[in-house]
Amino acid sequence: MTSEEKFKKVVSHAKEYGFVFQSSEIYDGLSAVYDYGQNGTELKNNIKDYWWKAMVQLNDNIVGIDSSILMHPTIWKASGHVDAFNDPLIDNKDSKKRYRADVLIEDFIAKTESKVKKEILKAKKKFGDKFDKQQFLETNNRVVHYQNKIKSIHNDFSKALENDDLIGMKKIIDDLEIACPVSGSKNWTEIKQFNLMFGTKLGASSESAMDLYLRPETAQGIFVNFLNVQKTGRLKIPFGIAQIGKAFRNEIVARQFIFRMREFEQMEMQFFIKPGTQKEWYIKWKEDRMKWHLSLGLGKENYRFHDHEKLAHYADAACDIEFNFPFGFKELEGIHSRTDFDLSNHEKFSSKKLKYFDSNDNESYIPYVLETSIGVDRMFLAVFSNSLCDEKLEDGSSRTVLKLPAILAPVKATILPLLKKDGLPEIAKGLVEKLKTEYRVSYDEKDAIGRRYRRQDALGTPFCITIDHQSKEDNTFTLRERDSMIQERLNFDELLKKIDSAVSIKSWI
RNA sequence: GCGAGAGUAGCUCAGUUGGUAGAGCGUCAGCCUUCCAAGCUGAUGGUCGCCGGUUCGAACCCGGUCUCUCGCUCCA
Repeated sequence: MTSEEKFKKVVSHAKEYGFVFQSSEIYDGLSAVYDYGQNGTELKNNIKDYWWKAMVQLNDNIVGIDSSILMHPTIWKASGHVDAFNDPLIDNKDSKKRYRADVLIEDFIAKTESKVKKEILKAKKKFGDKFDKQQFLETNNRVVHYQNKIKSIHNDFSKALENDDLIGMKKIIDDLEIACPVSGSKNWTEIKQFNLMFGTKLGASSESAMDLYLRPETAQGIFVNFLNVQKTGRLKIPFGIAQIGKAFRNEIVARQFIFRMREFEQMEMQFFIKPGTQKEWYIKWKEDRMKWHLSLGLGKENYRFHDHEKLAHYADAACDIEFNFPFGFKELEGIHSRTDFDLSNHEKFSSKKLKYFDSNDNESYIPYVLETSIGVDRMFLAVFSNSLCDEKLEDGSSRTVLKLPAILAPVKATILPLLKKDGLPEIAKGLVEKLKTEYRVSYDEKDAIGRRYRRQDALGTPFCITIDHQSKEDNTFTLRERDSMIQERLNFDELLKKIDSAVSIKSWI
């Protein structure tokens, strides 16, 4: 099966078995927005729970919060998103390539500057000791021309940037005759402004309404609550704040099913540390997070680290944990050493002190931050696509089985009366009543037993418990395991023990 | 956003030169069945993505639009 076919299979299986539907489907859908169905929601909740337990419950210095999606607009100025999430884009009509208009202009400036440098080097060689740089810069015709050009571009460019003047920016590109680096064509479209943040309004009256953004990341909700949590929780550095929540990005191209959605969910943890210790914590969290991934047993070979060379505006070190999705290795989780960028900017913009008093060293400082940030939907896709397989059986038949880690499976066990008579359904339903307070279980009496097993395989249910005539006599049941298809006859206590050890957190982390 | 391809039942797809829409699987009801789908009977299910045009007549031809896939681009 090619990877494209495999991916198609993932998407259609997700729909067919109630995991993921396209949003607003009966209205032709909404681009890059998806809904989770009855089974998808269970799986997603289990993923979140697994993360939450690993981060918050098992770490005594990490606490969780739930901040709101709407936040004060200045937060996004402080965080850098207002500047960095606004891109003026331009397309070349001939090569069909898209560029950031500001980058095109900056590249042109850089090129011109390097021309000046070249001239200086040339002149240095020529004149040797007698070379007077200042004089050269003022008198050499070519250099003066370049410098004037740079100056005037800078002028126009910064004016255009300041006023968000897209027409002015286009004029610069036209005047300079900037060509597409690929095709050499100067046949450009108009510049369009792309804002990756969703805008909305606070306030019912249109005149007094305040412009807001839906948060493009959950992290800022943690930063602005940093002191609240630290003080009320009497937390001492190092400590972490974790959060699971929705974030929104108006992606230019949002594709690949739930991999890149406009509305998505993040699981983030900001770990507050003493400045200077970021290196060791960075290494520690890289290891820790990879351990968490590996604990689910999706296969070590499906993960890899990707270190960032080009760092985001806030980071002094960053890497991704990439996963082998059906369409190749792609980012699943990011681990960033964010320095004190966010907190010190919030201090600046809010004029509130965000310092921590360290009584060990008797000094106060703005903590450094180590971030782990994983996309819930990406994790869902990783688990789901990795678990889905078509299996050839010994007798020549095949089955579709979703080999989800048992701890994440939507339904842990399904109870099946072998026949729909002789009192077997009654016993089965009694078992459902006994189990359902502990685990998510289901019941099915329709169709032949083999077919019911296959149905549960496709849903990822790790256990099937079958009630037969012997159950009536000695109160034992058959437990059939999803992956091995092995059956064993157990009494109720043994059954409980078996299921419990398969789905309890102790067995996994 | 640009380029290319696609959209017919829950899923996979067929549908001839334009003449009132089909199959398999699934689902549901029942029968039969003592442990790994594809036995039997019956039933449900589609204004052929949507809107408009051409035509006596459109799933089919034309235009527009929405959605999906791939490539470009972007990715805090």
